[in-house]
Amino acid sequence: MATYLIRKLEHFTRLSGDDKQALERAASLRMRRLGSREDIIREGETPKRINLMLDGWGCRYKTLEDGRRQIAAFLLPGDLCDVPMFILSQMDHSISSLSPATVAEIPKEVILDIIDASPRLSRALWWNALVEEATQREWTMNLGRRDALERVAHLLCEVFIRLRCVGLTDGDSCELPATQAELGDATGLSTVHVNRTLQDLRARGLVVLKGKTLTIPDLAALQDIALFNANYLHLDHAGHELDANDP
Amino acid sequence: MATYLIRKLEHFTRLSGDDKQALERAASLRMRRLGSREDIIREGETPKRINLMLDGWGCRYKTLEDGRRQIAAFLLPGDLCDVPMFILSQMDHSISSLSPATVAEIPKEVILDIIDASPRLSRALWWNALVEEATQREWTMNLGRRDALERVAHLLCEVFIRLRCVGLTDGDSCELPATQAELGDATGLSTVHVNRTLQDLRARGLVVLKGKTLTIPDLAALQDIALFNANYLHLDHAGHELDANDP
DNA sequence: CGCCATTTTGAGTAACTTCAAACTATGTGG
DNA sequence: CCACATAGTTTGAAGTTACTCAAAATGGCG
Repeated sequence: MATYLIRKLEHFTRLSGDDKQALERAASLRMRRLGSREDIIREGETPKRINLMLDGWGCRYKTLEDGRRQIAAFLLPGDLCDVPMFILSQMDHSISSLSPATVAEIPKEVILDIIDASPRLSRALWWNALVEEATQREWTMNLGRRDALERVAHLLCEVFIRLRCVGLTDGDSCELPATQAELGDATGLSTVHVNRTLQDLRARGLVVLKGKTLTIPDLAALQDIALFNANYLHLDHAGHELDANDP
Repeated sequence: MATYLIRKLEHFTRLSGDDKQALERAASLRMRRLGSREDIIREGETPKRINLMLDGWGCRYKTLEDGRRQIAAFLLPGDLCDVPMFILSQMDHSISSLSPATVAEIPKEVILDIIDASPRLSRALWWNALVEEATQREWTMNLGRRDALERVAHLLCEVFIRLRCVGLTDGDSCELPATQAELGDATGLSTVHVNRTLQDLRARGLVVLKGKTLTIPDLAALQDIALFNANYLHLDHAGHELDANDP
């Protein structure tokens, strides 16, 4: 159940059997199946539990009064949706699914227990939160200083690499359930321009899109034109001094 | 010394005398004076201490190989520069001053002690980190879906309100040491366009700029055209159940 | 097969950028 | 206290990028 989360956290530090079991247990208490494009929680609401994406894609988004929408993050399997929120009283953004999805609802106390019981897991979860923050900064860079081609390419690189980290790629392919309109909401571009940009990427042989499958024949080349530097994902096993030693 | 940080944290919860003293002590161990536009720490480096802005402005920024620069956050008095970094091994962005500034360098262990000693401070610091994250999301919205006029207006609203929270406004005025080029790097606009946008805001009577002083005669009106909603700053005293009761 | 969502195309337009030069503060040394 | 240097702001004109609107094509699915 919590496989993807565990795989992700293990990019920071090796977890013990106990650590993993604690996560598995937390993730299996209560599950919710969602259809495509269903809100998980809305701006202004008070979150009661922490949602973990088990399966499928989601996103954080905000809208302006006149309907303009910005997606601030993609939530992939293994991602926690609202860690922060047990300190803040109100959501300042909404979260919804982008595909059929399964979410584990983890009660606050369970998370707090885990944090108390294992310093290693506590730091791993903290690492996770910091990487999310760094990702948000990178999106700021993406929107502020990259042009359309670089921007879309960058997003595709990020998604592919994050999925690869949790074992959800198949060679040079992965799923991409988001529509072009949604890619536009994430990159600050219009649907039409996303379409033209993707055509450009395809014409250059950097990207293949077939149905909901994305193929990146030459990731290095795509990273090049995106000016993509993976350092912000902090996949360097920085918590190795905490590594569990058991088998 | 730590006055601004204390004022800011008190928007989350009331602190006890001990809490405040602990912060004061931490902030007075070691101070560094910086000139204008000096780097505090650079991408790729490993931070050893946590920097607290005591005085003056700073910013987080990233640059692309070809020199394009994006400012991801403004650091105002009372802001902590690199909390996260005692888990991550490398900085994924740089931090520099935008004006002459004073920074307190707080050793890691001092922060960890504070966190251990006071659950209230611990949660207050967490709140602070979450607000920064929310602010980063709002900047994503700003860059992705607001036009130049809204974007600049939004930035000015945010800066003014954050400064007001720490007591650094004087009526409807505050300092604004950033140049138009820097405002451009923060809003993803060219210097020239920032200039024209500011002229527009001035012509509408929404903004007065004199030297390094910003005056906002009618904040509500500026918020209106910026589509500014302060909810993301979470100034609602959400940690009131933790309030200290001493005088 | 037919419906609805999504992608694609074209044409015209608006927003913002670039470049280059002029102007205006601010601060420094004589 | 003035003269000069420099950083920052402002202006104009031309060029680009991305947007809007509207319609046509495609694709997935019951």
